[in-house]
Amino acid sequence: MRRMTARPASAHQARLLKLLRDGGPNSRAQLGDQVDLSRSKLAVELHRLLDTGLVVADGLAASRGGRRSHNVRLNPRLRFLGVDIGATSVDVAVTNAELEVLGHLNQPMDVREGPVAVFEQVLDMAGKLKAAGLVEGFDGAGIGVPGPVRFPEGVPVAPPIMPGWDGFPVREALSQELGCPIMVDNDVNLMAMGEQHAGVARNVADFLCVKIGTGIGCGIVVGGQVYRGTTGSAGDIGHIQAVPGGRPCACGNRGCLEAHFSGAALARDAVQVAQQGLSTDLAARLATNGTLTAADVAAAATAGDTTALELIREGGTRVGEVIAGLVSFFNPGLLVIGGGVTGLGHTLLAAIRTQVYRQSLPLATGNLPIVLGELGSTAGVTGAARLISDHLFSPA
Amino acid sequence: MRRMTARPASAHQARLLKLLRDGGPNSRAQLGDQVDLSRSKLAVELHRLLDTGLVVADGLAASRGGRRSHNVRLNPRLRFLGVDIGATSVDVAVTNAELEVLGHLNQPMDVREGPVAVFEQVLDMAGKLKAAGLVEGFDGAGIGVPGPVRFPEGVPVAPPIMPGWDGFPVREALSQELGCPIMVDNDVNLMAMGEQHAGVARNVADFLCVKIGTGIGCGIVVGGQVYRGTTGSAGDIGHIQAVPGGRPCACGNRGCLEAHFSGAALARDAVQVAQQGLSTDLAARLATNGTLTAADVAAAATAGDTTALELIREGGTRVGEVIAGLVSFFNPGLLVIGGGVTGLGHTLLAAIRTQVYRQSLPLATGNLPIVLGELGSTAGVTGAARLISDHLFSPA
DNA sequence: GATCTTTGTCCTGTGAGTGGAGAAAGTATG
DNA sequence: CATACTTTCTCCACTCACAGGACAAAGATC
Repeated sequence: MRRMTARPASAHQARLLKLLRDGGPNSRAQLGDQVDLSRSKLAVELHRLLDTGLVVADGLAASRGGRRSHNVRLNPRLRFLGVDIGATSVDVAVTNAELEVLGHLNQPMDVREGPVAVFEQVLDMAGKLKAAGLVEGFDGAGIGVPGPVRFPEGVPVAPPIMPGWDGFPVREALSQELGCPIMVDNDVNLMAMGEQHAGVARNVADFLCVKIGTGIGCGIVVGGQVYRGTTGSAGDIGHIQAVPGGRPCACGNRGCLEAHFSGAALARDAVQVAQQGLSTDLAARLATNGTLTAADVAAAATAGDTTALELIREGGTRVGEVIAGLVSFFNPGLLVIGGGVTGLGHTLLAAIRTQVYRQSLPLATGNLPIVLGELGSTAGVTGAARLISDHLFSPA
Repeated sequence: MRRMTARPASAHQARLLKLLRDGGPNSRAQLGDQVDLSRSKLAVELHRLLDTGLVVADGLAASRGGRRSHNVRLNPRLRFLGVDIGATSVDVAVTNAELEVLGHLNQPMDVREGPVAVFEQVLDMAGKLKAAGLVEGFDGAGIGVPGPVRFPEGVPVAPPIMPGWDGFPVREALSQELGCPIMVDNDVNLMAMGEQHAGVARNVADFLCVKIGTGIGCGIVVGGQVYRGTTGSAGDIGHIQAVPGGRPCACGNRGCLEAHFSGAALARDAVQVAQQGLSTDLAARLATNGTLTAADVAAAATAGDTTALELIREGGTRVGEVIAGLVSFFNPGLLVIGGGVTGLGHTLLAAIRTQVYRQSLPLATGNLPIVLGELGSTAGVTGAARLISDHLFSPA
């Protein structure tokens, strides 16, 4: 199948495409209400969009007391590929133009194997989705990587946890390979975009999205747009000092947030308390598996193990202290907690909430919801699809 | 004199006004180079601006090898009032439309006396500037207050250090009183705008401007625009925890940055070391004046007093620790240090630099200049004038 | 069947904006 | 000093985006 390569020719067309993406099928009249154009102009622009094939007719809507309207929608054959590369696993998903996930695969993997090995696996997973008949070809792809990215060139820069990726031209290489346009961003930013599009952060202008996985990062959204900073490292909060003179960190400093709480740190702590005999539950799990992960701690906590609960509470307090500072500084309208450790759930959330509400200014916290992400592992891939659709649905 | 009340009628006109404000007198040809309009359209818009009186002809420019061009400039009779209300003093200045300070007054004052008393003094100072013949009337005024402001309504909200101001309709009251349009903002934001317009932050898209005076605040500029947060309290970093379990703070918590370093905290520390006999220099100053201020510490440090230097270094380290976290989070392109304590100068700056470069990520600090503000006490009033000019030079 | 509503199309008028011709006002050159 | 070349600025004709009204189509209500 030949893929659509059309791009909107005007800001009006871009606006309409985004309305159809975010609002689904729509009648001309409904679009007219949202877009402040005369019906004639709207008709012209829609005709042009229909000509490009990006938009198709979608039958008649129910009558609202008069003539029935002709619905339009984004071409249902459009397909985006969303790829979320984490430190220890990859998520690959296919979405339609409305960014609904049609198929989703997840596989363990180690980023440190380097870009070539990882992308081989990504292409393999994309192939499986094709074989499942969900898609014949991709009209665009969004890629998230766990480290800073020079945007919009799509090149990782000095990523601490993925040394072999520094300077690798992800965008260029992969758009060759996949034969479609590509955009690359930090995985945390994509999670924020995912929650913004389809999750808890819909219609919030300014918010923070803290992702706690193997590491810790924070997506920053200002005025509905992801803020990436001067060199693309904005939101890199894992190495903020959480405990003065605290634990040594891989970065060379002491007391970094990531050294005190993250998926990796939590697993280390769990092994330690298990070996010290402080938790029979964790000790049993350690004996069975030979190792422990954050998920084990979550399971132990759910089973009521007080030591596991205490580990989570302790870590949440550390994270909460740092976030409290960021809340005072940034004054967000919403704070989203997500990432691999959301399994730790409400124990973690409660610890963070306590700390933020205690330490931040009342004016900043007075009306600040602090919530868990709603999309789980689909946040990243949805955000990736949104990234590329934002790009493709902008004037060329 | 009747004041100009005209506003630009189109985005093009607004653009031209801002170019003339930031670039001074300009020929049509030069404007054309910056504005991407045909010469004919440019001529039309300029004619309209000349008709409003906002712009006037300004003689002929030197020849560049052909016909000499007719310069235009903003009406030299336009006057803005810039007011910067601090915790312990007020700055009032008059500027022309190009935001050059034509006259500047500073007087000690205590904000806690409340808005009525303070504005009486402000109006009195404005009257003196009028009497000096610098101005007949004001075309607009910008007001900075030392606390969070609900923007753009211009109403202080829950300001910790100025209790009597909560909810006082500054914008409404003062625009009545002065008979011209008014905009109100946080003093820290205005300092950032001042340094952006005429100081070290020219042409920097994303930067932070830390103001250390009686309290501590931080102006945040994203994409050239001041970011104010969801409730207007963004940048309020004075109560971020700097020392876990540290000194008690007026806000009820312990270890707040402001409790450990600010003009007020530094003065307290200075009195203490003087009484303990740790510094003969400070002890002498205390005996003479009966009290000590941050300025005394600065003087003692300049005179080589090691205890004073140590106080500054110690405080700068505390501030630097907090700022290091913000730099990791925000990844600015520039960090400006300003406010009353800039008298502490390079000792303070060195301490902050050391801490930030040590603790923040190399990617965020690699190309990050950390500098003192360039404008001193004119930053606030210049920013205030810029605030109102941004407002007046936007389409009505 | 008559009337009212809603939707969509066609058409014309208006105003924004471009680009070229040419006048005005300079400089450089033989 | 005349000529050629440059730069600036204005005027004018033409194009294009867009609004808004007239009108047709299609349905609801009574």
